Amino acid sequence: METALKNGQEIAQRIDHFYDICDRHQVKVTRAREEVFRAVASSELHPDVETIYKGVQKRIPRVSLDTVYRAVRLLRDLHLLHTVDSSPDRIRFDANLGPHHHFVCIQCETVYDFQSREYRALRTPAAAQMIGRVQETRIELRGICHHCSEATGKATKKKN
Amino acid sequence: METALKNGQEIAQRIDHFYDICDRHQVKVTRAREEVFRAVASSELHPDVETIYKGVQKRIPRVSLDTVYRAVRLLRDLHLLHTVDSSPDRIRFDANLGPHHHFVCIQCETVYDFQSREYRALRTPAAAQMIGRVQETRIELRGICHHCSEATGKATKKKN
DNA sequence: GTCAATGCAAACTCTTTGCAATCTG
DNA sequence: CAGATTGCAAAGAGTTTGCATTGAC
Repeated sequence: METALKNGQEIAQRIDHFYDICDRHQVKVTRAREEVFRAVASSELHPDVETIYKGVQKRIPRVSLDTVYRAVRLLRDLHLLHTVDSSPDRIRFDANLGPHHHFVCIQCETVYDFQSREYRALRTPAAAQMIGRVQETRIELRGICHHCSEATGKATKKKN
Repeated sequence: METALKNGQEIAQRIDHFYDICDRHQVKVTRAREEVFRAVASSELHPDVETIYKGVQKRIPRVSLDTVYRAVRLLRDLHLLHTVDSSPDRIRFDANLGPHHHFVCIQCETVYDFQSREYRALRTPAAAQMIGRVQETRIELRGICHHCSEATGKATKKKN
């Protein structure tokens, strides 16, 4: 939980999947797209476009911000990335496609993933079934992460 | 469930609370602020700023969009309104301060409120407690509302 | 009457788009 | 090589801010 990076094996799997889906949809695999995907897939912290851009820049100095925007939109349309709607000001991305939930720190705005069998087992309430057909259940917990409560007072404001 | 308007008694209660909080915080009650609050409090459909603006305009023709922006921000800071983070493009508001959950129609983008004892009774999973101290649990169901599935194909795209 | 709220316009941020040069398959 | 992708710059949407005028208490 201390590292912000996923382990290599999981990343490799995700990149394989990326190649696979691009092939299947006849979408060209370019350096920029691969690096954008890698940037999101190797972070646990749900980066926003600006953060992805900075990460990709280290490996492709000449990339432009537009390319990052175009890439994330494409990857989202290919269902290779999800968007996280917890901060209205900027869009954040998630390469974790399996079932999971989010803990959002309302102080540093970091979004943490976690899993819960209990949450996964939840059935749709009757009141909701009266409104429509449910396709997805999103659960988001909001609070203060241990990082922030330990570093009380200090200006902790991560952006990834 | 067919009407988009709350009943008068509930609205009156909410407006009373609005006066109360404004008094307590020494915030001036102006016509514009009251009408902005009333517009949100009397809608069940979580309006965005543009929609609130149009509603307020019917009662105060000379109101400006900025005033609406300023009012909703103030009302949010006073905890008289909540923001709904389900559409990254525009901010939507909610005057329902009690515990409830959201059903978001992914087609018409309407946000419906519903209640669930089962959801309310959920305990915080251990995996989440390891991340931080939870203050709020948000549950959002996504799917297609009956309105949209009945009117299949038709271009249904409400904005409130 | 005083001080804050409003309307207007302009600024700002995030995101998207048009077009010529470049690169992928 | 053909056609899609990229970088650049400029346009767009949503939201915020500065300032003189208006309005609430």
